[in-house]
Amino acid sequence: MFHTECSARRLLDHVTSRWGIWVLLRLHERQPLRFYELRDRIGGISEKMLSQTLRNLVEDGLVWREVEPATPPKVAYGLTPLGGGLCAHLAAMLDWIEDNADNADRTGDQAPSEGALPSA
Amino acid sequence: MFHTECSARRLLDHVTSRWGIWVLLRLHERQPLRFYELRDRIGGISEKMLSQTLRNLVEDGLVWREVEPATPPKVAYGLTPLGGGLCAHLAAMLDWIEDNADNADRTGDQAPSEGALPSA
DNA sequence: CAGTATCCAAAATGATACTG
DNA sequence: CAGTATCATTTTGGATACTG
Repeated sequence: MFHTECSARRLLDHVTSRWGIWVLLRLHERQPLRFYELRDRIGGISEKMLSQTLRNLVEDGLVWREVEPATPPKVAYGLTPLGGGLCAHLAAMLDWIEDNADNADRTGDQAPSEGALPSA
Repeated sequence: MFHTECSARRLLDHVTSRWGIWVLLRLHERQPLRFYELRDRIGGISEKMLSQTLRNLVEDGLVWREVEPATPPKVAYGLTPLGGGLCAHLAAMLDWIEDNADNADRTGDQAPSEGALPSA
Protein backbone atom coordinates (compact mmCIF):
# COMPACT_ATOMS: atom_id res chain seq x y z
CA MET A 1 0.00 0.00 0.00
CA PHE A 2 2.66 2.45 0.99
CA HIS A 3 4.84 1.18 -1.81
CA THR A 4 2.52 2.62 -4.42
CA GLU A 5 2.07 6.13 -5.76
CA CYS A 6 -0.93 6.74 -3.55
CA SER A 7 -1.93 9.79 -1.59
CA ALA A 8 -1.04 8.07 1.65
CA ARG A 9 2.49 7.65 0.46
CA ARG A 10 2.79 11.20 -0.78
CA LEU A 11 1.44 12.51 2.46
CA LEU A 12 3.94 10.50 4.46
CA ASP A 13 6.76 11.73 2.28
CA HIS A 14 5.74 15.32 2.78
CA VAL A 15 5.38 14.95 6.50
CA THR A 16 8.73 13.25 6.86
CA SER A 17 10.41 15.74 4.58
CA ARG A 18 13.06 17.94 6.12
CA TRP A 19 10.64 20.68 7.21
CA GLY A 20 7.15 19.22 6.97
CA ILE A 21 7.04 18.04 10.53
CA TRP A 22 8.13 21.41 11.90
CA VAL A 23 5.67 23.41 9.89
CA LEU A 24 2.87 21.20 11.15
CA LEU A 25 4.04 21.36 14.73
CA ARG A 26 4.35 25.14 14.77
CA LEU A 27 0.85 25.45 13.42
CA HIS A 28 -0.29 22.95 16.00
CA GLU A 29 1.09 25.18 18.73
CA ARG A 30 -0.52 28.27 17.37
CA GLN A 31 -2.61 29.22 14.39
CA PRO A 32 -3.18 30.92 12.13
CA LEU A 33 0.31 32.06 11.28
CA ARG A 34 1.53 34.28 8.48
CA PHE A 35 4.34 33.31 6.16
CA TYR A 36 7.04 35.27 7.92
CA GLU A 37 5.79 34.18 11.33
CA LEU A 38 6.28 30.58 10.32
CA ARG A 39 9.69 31.37 8.93
CA ASP A 40 10.75 33.06 12.15
CA ARG A 41 9.36 30.41 14.46
CA ILE A 42 10.89 27.54 12.59
CA GLY A 43 14.28 29.12 12.29
CA GLY A 44 16.84 28.09 9.73
CA ILE A 45 14.33 27.44 7.00
CA SER A 46 14.74 29.25 3.70
CA GLU A 47 11.81 30.94 2.04
CA LYS A 48 12.05 28.51 -0.79
CA MET A 49 11.71 25.49 1.45
CA LEU A 50 8.94 27.00 3.51
CA SER A 51 7.01 27.86 0.40
CA GLN A 52 7.52 24.44 -1.08
CA THR A 53 6.68 22.61 2.12
CA LEU A 54 3.54 24.64 2.59
CA ARG A 55 2.42 23.99 -0.95
CA ASN A 56 2.79 20.28 -0.44
CA LEU A 57 0.92 20.30 2.83
CA VAL A 58 -1.87 22.37 1.36
CA GLU A 59 -2.16 19.99 -1.58
CA ASP A 60 -2.33 17.10 0.84
CA GLY A 61 -5.18 18.78 2.65
CA LEU A 62 -3.32 19.07 5.94
CA VAL A 63 -2.96 22.84 5.89
CA TRP A 64 -5.26 25.58 4.69
CA ARG A 65 -4.17 28.84 3.13
CA GLU A 66 -6.11 32.04 3.13
CA VAL A 67 -5.25 35.15 1.16
CA GLU A 68 -6.56 38.48 2.23
CA PRO A 69 -6.51 40.64 -0.89
CA ALA A 70 -4.62 43.78 0.08
CA THR A 71 -1.39 45.59 -0.57
CA PRO A 72 0.80 44.32 0.78
CA PRO A 73 -0.80 40.87 0.69
CA LYS A 74 -1.67 39.02 3.86
CA VAL A 75 -1.61 35.26 3.80
CA ALA A 76 -2.50 33.04 6.70
CA TYR A 77 -1.95 29.34 7.26
CA GLY A 78 -3.54 26.89 9.62
CA LEU A 79 -4.33 23.24 10.14
CA THR A 80 -7.29 21.58 8.52
CA PRO A 81 -9.15 18.97 10.59
CA LEU A 82 -7.08 16.38 8.77
CA GLY A 83 -3.89 18.19 9.68
CA GLY A 84 -5.03 18.45 13.25
CA GLY A 85 -5.65 14.73 13.39
CA LEU A 86 -2.21 14.00 12.10
CA CYS A 87 -0.58 16.45 14.46
CA ALA A 88 -2.12 14.66 17.40
CA HIS A 89 -0.17 11.55 16.45
CA LEU A 90 2.90 13.53 15.56
CA ALA A 91 3.01 15.49 18.76
CA ALA A 92 2.45 12.38 20.83
CA MET A 93 5.31 10.65 19.12
CA LEU A 94 7.62 13.61 19.50
CA ASP A 95 6.81 13.84 23.18
CA TRP A 96 7.58 10.19 23.58
CA ILE A 97 10.88 10.60 21.77
CA GLU A 98 11.85 13.51 23.97
CA ASP A 99 11.14 11.45 27.04
CA ASN A 100 12.88 8.30 25.94
CA ALA A 101 15.66 9.23 23.57
CA ASP A 102 18.59 9.53 25.99
CA ASN A 103 17.26 6.56 27.84
CA ALA A 104 19.28 4.24 25.65
CA ASP A 105 21.67 5.43 23.04
CA ARG A 106 24.47 3.26 24.34
CA THR A 107 25.43 0.71 21.71
CA GLY A 108 22.93 -1.81 22.90
CA ASP A 109 24.55 -2.30 26.28
CA GLN A 110 22.69 -4.07 28.98
CA ALA A 111 21.23 -2.09 31.83
CA PRO A 112 23.96 0.21 33.14
CA SER A 113 22.46 -0.34 36.57
CA GLU A 114 23.54 3.12 37.51
CA GLY A 115 23.19 6.63 36.23
CA ALA A 116 19.82 7.77 34.92
CA LEU A 117 17.43 4.99 35.80
CA PRO A 118 13.82 4.40 34.79
CA SER A 119 11.02 3.92 37.28
CA ALA A 120 12.69 0.97 38.94
CA MET B 1 15.13 20.97 22.28
CA PHE B 2 14.77 19.37 18.87
CA HIS B 3 16.83 22.17 17.39
CA THR B 4 19.94 20.96 19.18
CA GLU B 5 22.36 18.16 18.50
CA CYS B 6 20.69 15.89 21.02
CA SER B 7 19.90 12.21 20.86
CA ALA B 8 16.22 12.97 20.44
CA ARG B 9 16.95 14.90 17.32
CA ARG B 10 19.25 12.26 15.90
CA LEU B 11 16.72 9.60 16.60
CA LEU B 12 14.01 11.54 14.82
CA ASP B 13 16.27 12.09 11.84
CA HIS B 14 17.04 8.42 11.59
CA VAL B 15 13.42 7.40 11.87
CA THR B 16 12.30 9.89 9.26
CA SER B 17 15.13 8.98 6.94
CA ARG B 18 14.18 7.39 3.67
CA TRP B 19 14.27 3.82 5.00
CA GLY B 20 14.26 4.04 8.76
CA ILE B 21 10.54 3.86 9.11
CA TRP B 22 10.26 0.78 6.92
CA VAL B 23 12.99 -1.13 8.67
CA LEU B 24 11.28 -0.50 11.98
CA LEU B 25 7.88 -1.45 10.66
CA ARG B 26 9.08 -4.70 9.11
CA LEU B 27 10.69 -5.67 12.37
CA HIS B 28 7.52 -4.70 14.15
CA GLU B 29 5.57 -7.13 11.98
CA ARG B 30 8.01 -9.93 12.56
CA GLN B 31 11.26 -10.49 14.35
CA PRO B 32 13.96 -11.41 14.43
CA LEU B 33 14.91 -10.99 10.80
CA ARG B 34 18.19 -11.61 9.06
CA PHE B 35 19.87 -9.07 6.84
CA TYR B 36 18.67 -10.52 3.56
CA GLU B 37 15.19 -11.10 4.95
CA LEU B 38 14.90 -7.42 5.71
CA ARG B 39 16.24 -6.52 2.30
CA ASP B 40 13.70 -8.76 0.59
CA ARG B 41 10.75 -7.64 2.68
CA ILE B 42 11.45 -3.97 2.25
CA GLY B 43 12.02 -4.16 -1.46
CA GLY B 44 13.92 -1.57 -3.43
CA ILE B 45 16.45 -0.89 -0.71
CA SER B 46 20.11 -1.26 -1.52
CA GLU B 47 22.44 -3.17 0.75
CA LYS B 48 24.31 -0.01 1.48
CA MET B 49 21.23 1.82 2.67
CA LEU B 50 19.96 -1.12 4.68
CA SER B 51 23.30 -1.47 6.38
CA GLN B 52 23.55 2.21 7.10
CA THR B 53 20.00 2.49 8.33
CA LEU B 54 20.41 -0.49 10.61
CA ARG B 55 23.62 0.88 12.05
CA ASN B 56 21.90 4.13 12.89
CA LEU B 57 18.95 2.42 14.50
CA VAL B 58 21.21 0.17 16.52
CA GLU B 59 23.21 3.16 17.71
CA ASP B 60 20.01 4.86 18.72
CA GLY B 61 19.04 1.86 20.77
CA LEU B 62 15.92 1.09 18.76
CA VAL B 63 17.18 -2.10 17.17
CA TRP B 64 19.36 -4.89 18.48
CA ARG B 65 21.83 -6.89 16.46
CA GLU B 66 23.00 -10.36 17.25
CA VAL B 67 25.84 -12.15 15.52
CA GLU B 68 26.05 -15.90 15.60
CA PRO B 69 29.69 -16.73 14.98
CA ALA B 70 29.68 -19.21 12.13
CA THR B 71 30.66 -19.53 8.52
CA PRO B 72 28.80 -18.16 6.82
CA PRO B 73 27.86 -15.58 9.44
CA LYS B 74 24.33 -15.33 10.74
CA VAL B 75 23.15 -11.95 11.93
CA ALA B 76 19.73 -11.25 13.35
CA TYR B 77 17.96 -7.98 14.03
CA GLY B 78 15.03 -7.13 16.20
CA LEU B 79 13.41 -4.33 18.13
CA THR B 80 14.58 -3.29 21.56
CA PRO B 81 11.92 -2.26 24.08
CA LEU B 82 12.64 1.31 23.07
CA GLY B 83 12.15 0.45 19.42
CA GLY B 84 8.94 -1.35 20.24
CA GLY B 85 7.63 1.69 22.03
CA LEU B 86 8.39 3.91 19.10
CA CYS B 87 6.85 1.47 16.65
CA ALA B 88 3.60 1.60 18.54
CA HIS B 89 3.36 5.30 17.78
CA LEU B 90 4.64 4.85 14.28
CA ALA B 91 2.25 2.07 13.39
CA ALA B 92 -0.68 3.97 14.82
CA MET B 93 0.19 7.00 12.77
CA LEU B 94 0.65 5.02 9.61
CA ASP B 95 -2.69 3.33 10.11
CA TRP B 96 -4.31 6.68 10.58
CA ILE B 97 -2.70 8.00 7.41
CA GLU B 98 -3.88 5.01 5.44
CA ASP B 99 -7.41 5.57 6.65
CA ASN B 100 -7.51 9.31 6.13
CA ALA B 101 -5.17 10.16 3.29
CA ASP B 102 -7.55 10.01 0.32
CA ASN B 103 -10.19 11.56 2.48
CA ALA B 104 -8.99 15.02 1.53
CA ASP B 105 -6.29 15.63 -0.97
CA ARG B 106 -8.50 18.05 -2.84
CA THR B 107 -6.99 21.52 -2.71
CA GLY B 108 -8.49 22.36 0.62
CA ASP B 109 -12.12 21.86 -0.33
CA GLN B 110 -14.71 21.67 2.38
CA ALA B 111 -16.10 18.32 3.46
CA PRO B 112 -17.04 16.44 0.32
CA SER B 113 -19.76 14.71 2.32
CA GLU B 114 -19.87 12.01 -0.33
CA GLY B 115 -17.59 9.79 -2.33
CA ALA B 116 -15.34 7.19 -0.75
CA LEU B 117 -16.67 6.70 2.72
CA PRO B 118 -14.95 5.32 5.84
CA SER B 119 -16.10 2.22 7.65
CA ALA B 120 -19.68 2.71 6.50
C1' DC C 1 4.62 40.86 2.48
C1' DA C 2 4.68 36.69 0.13
C1' DG C 3 6.32 34.51 -2.64
C1' DT C 4 8.94 32.62 -7.42
C1' DA C 5 13.07 31.71 -10.41
C1' DT C 6 17.66 30.56 -10.89
C1' DC C 7 21.84 28.72 -9.92
C1' DC C 8 24.98 26.27 -6.86
C1' DA C 9 26.48 23.24 -2.95
C1' DA C 10 25.74 19.47 -0.23
C1' DA C 11 23.79 15.36 1.09
C1' DA C 12 21.32 11.22 0.33
C1' DT C 13 20.86 7.31 -2.46
C1' DG C 14 21.96 3.71 -5.66
C1' DA C 15 24.67 0.24 -8.50
C1' DT C 16 28.43 -2.39 -8.52
C1' DA C 17 32.37 -4.81 -7.12
C1' DC C 18 34.87 -6.65 -3.45
C1' DT C 19 35.98 -9.00 1.32
C1' DG C 20 35.92 -11.96 5.71
C1' DC D 1 25.77 -14.46 4.32
C1' DA D 2 26.60 -9.94 5.69
C1' DG D 3 28.33 -6.56 4.93
C1' DT D 4 32.06 -2.47 3.19
C1' DA D 5 34.26 0.64 -0.38
C1' DT D 6 33.88 3.37 -4.22
C1' DC D 7 31.94 6.11 -7.64
C1' DA D 8 28.08 8.26 -10.22
C1' DT D 9 23.72 10.04 -9.92
C1' DT D 10 19.63 11.98 -8.03
C1' DT D 11 17.53 14.75 -4.72
C1' DT D 12 17.40 18.14 -1.57
C1' DG D 13 18.52 22.35 0.37
C1' DG D 14 20.17 27.10 0.49
C1' DA D 15 21.56 31.99 -1.06
C1' DT D 16 20.26 35.45 -3.77
C1' DA D 17 17.77 38.33 -6.76
C1' DC D 18 13.51 39.50 -8.63
C1' DT D 19 8.16 40.29 -8.98
C1' DG D 20 3.14 41.45 -7.89
